[in-house]
Amino acid sequence: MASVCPDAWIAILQEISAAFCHSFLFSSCAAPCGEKNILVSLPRIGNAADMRIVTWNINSLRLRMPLLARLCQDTSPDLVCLQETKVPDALFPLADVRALGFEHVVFRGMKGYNGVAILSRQPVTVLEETPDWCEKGDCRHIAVRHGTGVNAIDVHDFYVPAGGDVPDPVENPKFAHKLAFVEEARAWFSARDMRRTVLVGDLNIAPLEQDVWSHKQLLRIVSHTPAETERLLAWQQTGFIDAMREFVPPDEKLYTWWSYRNRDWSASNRGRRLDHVWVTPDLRPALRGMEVLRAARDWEKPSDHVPVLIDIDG
DNA sequence: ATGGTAGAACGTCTA
Repeated sequence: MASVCPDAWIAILQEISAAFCHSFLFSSCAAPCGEKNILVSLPRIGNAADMRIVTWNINSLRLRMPLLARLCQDTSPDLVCLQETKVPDALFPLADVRALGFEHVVFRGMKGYNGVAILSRQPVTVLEETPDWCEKGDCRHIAVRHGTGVNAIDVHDFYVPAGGDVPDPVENPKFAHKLAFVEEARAWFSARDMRRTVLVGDLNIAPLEQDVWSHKQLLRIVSHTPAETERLLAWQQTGFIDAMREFVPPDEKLYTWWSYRNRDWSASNRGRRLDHVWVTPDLRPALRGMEVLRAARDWEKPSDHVPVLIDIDG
């Protein structure tokens, strides 16, 4: 068993035992750090956004089908990118998904773990040239082209490996896999000439200091180590901008995930921004709005991730 | 050295 430094364990314990230290919590992070709740119905943000994309690590599509229905009713997305569907292709609930208004559905799943899917109202074509990342046969990436001609938008949906608990690639093969995956993705995207491209998903890395509840205490926690954040930013810099941070400045807290192992996720608010929306710079002027659907963390039987929504003008 | 919760699937892995 590998050893983890005491600071790291303290951070983990604080993340999960909020009930015992309320006074500290409220002094360190009294309000929900500026994050807004989305309550019921969400109008299109700004003017005439032509494309609304929602990305969500749903943590079992079949279990949370009712929550997906609610999400789609509340936000009317054009495109939904899911991760951790945890359903083999043969068991994919295609009819249920189509009943939500998504006639065009692509998915890549396997038994038990992983799995990605893209749901669309309009026709999409699968971008078939995507690699078998780390040659593992995992179902962690699917990409489509939405629309045609000059208005087409390519959308990549990623589920990056979580990486286990020990932030050492020698002792922990899962961490080594995570680093290799991100490096491979960086290399692949750096060789592409990208236009009108959106990349979303659970990237399982919180790259900025304000993407975690305590930068200092999470520096040695998997998801926020320099080895990960440096590689993630190198991947991003192959041709993307961080679209969520176009709307929320980098010095403000922004989270999309709160551990299940926490008595009161909202009061302690020990979150991390593990889910991301990146766009190529040609789409920057088309960005109309972004929301982290924080209220979804309190839905019945919630995922530990909440959906992130982005509005892009034609 | 450790524990907490959740999901797929029914023992144990993964997050």
